[in-house]
Amino acid sequence: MRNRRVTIVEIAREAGVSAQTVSRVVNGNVNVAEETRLRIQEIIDRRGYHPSRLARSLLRGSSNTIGVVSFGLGLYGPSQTLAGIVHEANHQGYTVLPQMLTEAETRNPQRIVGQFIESHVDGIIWAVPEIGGNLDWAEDGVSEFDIPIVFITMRRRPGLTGVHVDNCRGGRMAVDHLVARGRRKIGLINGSHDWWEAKERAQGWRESLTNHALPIDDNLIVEGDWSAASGEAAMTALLTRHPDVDGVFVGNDSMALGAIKAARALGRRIPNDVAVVGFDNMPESAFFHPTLTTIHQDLDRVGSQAVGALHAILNGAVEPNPDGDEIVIGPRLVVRESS
Amino acid sequence: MRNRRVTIVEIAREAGVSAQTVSRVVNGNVNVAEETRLRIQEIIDRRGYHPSRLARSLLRGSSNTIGVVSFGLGLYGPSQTLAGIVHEANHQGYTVLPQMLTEAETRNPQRIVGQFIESHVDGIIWAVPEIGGNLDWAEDGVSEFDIPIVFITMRRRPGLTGVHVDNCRGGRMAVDHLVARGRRKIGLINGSHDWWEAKERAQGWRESLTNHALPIDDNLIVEGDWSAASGEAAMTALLTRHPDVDGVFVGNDSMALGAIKAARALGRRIPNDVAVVGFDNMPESAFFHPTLTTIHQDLDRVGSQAVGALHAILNGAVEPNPDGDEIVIGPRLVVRESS
DNA sequence: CTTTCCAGTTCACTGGTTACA
DNA sequence: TTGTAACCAGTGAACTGGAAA
Repeated sequence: MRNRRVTIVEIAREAGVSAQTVSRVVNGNVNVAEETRLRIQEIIDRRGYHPSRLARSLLRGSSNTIGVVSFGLGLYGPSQTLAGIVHEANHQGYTVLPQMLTEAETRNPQRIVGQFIESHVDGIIWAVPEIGGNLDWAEDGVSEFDIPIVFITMRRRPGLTGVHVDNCRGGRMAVDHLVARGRRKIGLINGSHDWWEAKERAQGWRESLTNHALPIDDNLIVEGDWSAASGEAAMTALLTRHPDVDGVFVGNDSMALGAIKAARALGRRIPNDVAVVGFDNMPESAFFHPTLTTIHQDLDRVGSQAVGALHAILNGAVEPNPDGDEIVIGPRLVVRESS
Repeated sequence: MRNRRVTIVEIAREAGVSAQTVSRVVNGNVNVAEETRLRIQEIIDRRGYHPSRLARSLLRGSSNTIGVVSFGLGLYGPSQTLAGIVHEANHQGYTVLPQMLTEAETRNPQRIVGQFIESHVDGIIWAVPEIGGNLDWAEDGVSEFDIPIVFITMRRRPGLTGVHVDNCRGGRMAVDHLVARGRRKIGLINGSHDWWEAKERAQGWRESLTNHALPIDDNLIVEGDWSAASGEAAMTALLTRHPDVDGVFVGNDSMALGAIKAARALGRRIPNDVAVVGFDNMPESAFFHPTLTTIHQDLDRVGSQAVGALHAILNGAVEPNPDGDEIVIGPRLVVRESS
């Protein structure tokens, strides 16, 4: 059924020149007579010749390919980050090779990196958020892989390059805002506590309360799993245990949606009785009822910065920082009706 | 900085055998003495040898790689579909090579297919929804590419393989349900009319009204662009022009969210005054206020079926149907408060 | 007369696998 | 059971013969 692919030798034969000359035409090398170039180019176009990346990469030792490891593409954050990576990588002339993890725990990164090495990727973007100990292997074991890796959403580690949003600052901004709105008893509905992002947002909650000389009560923290359903359950639990809570910072917009539903079910008006601030600024959040105040994180930019950082490393443009290179994207408060 | 990769020859040299013997061990060929196999395997593990996919693919003529063209990854649908594809492809042992289009119009598919051919992909999944004439090139020009392509969300075309949700039936189900709820003047807030999916859903709206002997008034159709903002604007326009509308089928959940907001702003109670049915069943829709009745589409399955179809073609397991092969995924009505 | 440039060729090599010995 | 040689689709380096500087 399928024809064999057109090769450089066939083109060369038809043009009556050597393969090397065709190669020069393809690569825009100058040492080809104009007349010859035109003749060969015509044949290339007519025959639909496409040089083989495989052969070229094999010889050159670099493939212009980036491996990307993802997890949780059902969630808004990870899928947007992947989109940002693919977009920027294509833009920079890289081909992306995505791998999906079905569980966060990474028993043997060796296997995954090994697959990428088989595919001759030039570098890797590890877009699996730090959860529990799932990045402990990176602690000291990355140099063994002998291939540059950029991590997305990992706490700073010596010698490693990471890109992430400043979750702690985002948390502070959210709670600062609630305090500015006159709230004094501010709860936290957080994503799974295993997630580093969740911990950082909780830290922001703490710091803001401290800065405003408000008491910190860990009983005001309820844990969800980032889903709207868990947000609903968490808000129910929180308001049942602490009926006088007047403000809540929720770890993402989906949970905030569920939380608002629960608050309403318990007869609370938002924002009058309870003010709510989310995190993500997903496009829908501007249309929730009430519209959701939230912390915007630019995930497209996280993705493109990760590609940029990898690109810089691959081109040898940067001296790796022994402390670990860190690109931090600033969050932004978007005020709407829910506060 | 980076070492050269470990090659089969190095392993062979260290083991004192020929490269061929190492190759046999790697590929599980039987004709190797057990003792030799163990010795070589030990060296492979210790040195961290990974056979080169490039070299192997070059020789074998197939790469176990699938090219995927995507568009609109910012939307819920396309990003979930891509996730489904990557997941299933990895599962089946394929590597995915994603390409993102920044505009729906495909001026020269030749360029995109050409890039994939350079990368030696075995097949292509064209996951760009049919919009305007952006798939007209497929009409007769696919065989020229001499590579199997599976299309996601394209109307049936002779000789081509496609996977899509039955949008027309979904539309019928939505409107049937509204009628069953006693609604008689049912509007349609649709996605961009250019989109084939939108046309099909509109067709479902028409068929259902016809089946129930209700009048069809094209003035009850308002077009949006799938965003919540456009849904809000559309509902405002619809209720202003036709204050007696008592049910609305909305082309996706995001627009439905905006539409509900607009209806509320105009003093309508939902579902009492206006019942609303969406399309997608995104996870958040179960937590909208009110919770949203919607048509569920299993996009994971669309992705995995596309991979499966391509896999079947690549293995020569299927005779292509001259009428075009069509895999249709059935939608499902999910009833909630908004109706 | 030597040197440089030009247009193009030849050869070896990338990392494996298949066929055959 | 193992080795040898050819091959996949390209590219870098060295080289050729003649013209121009």
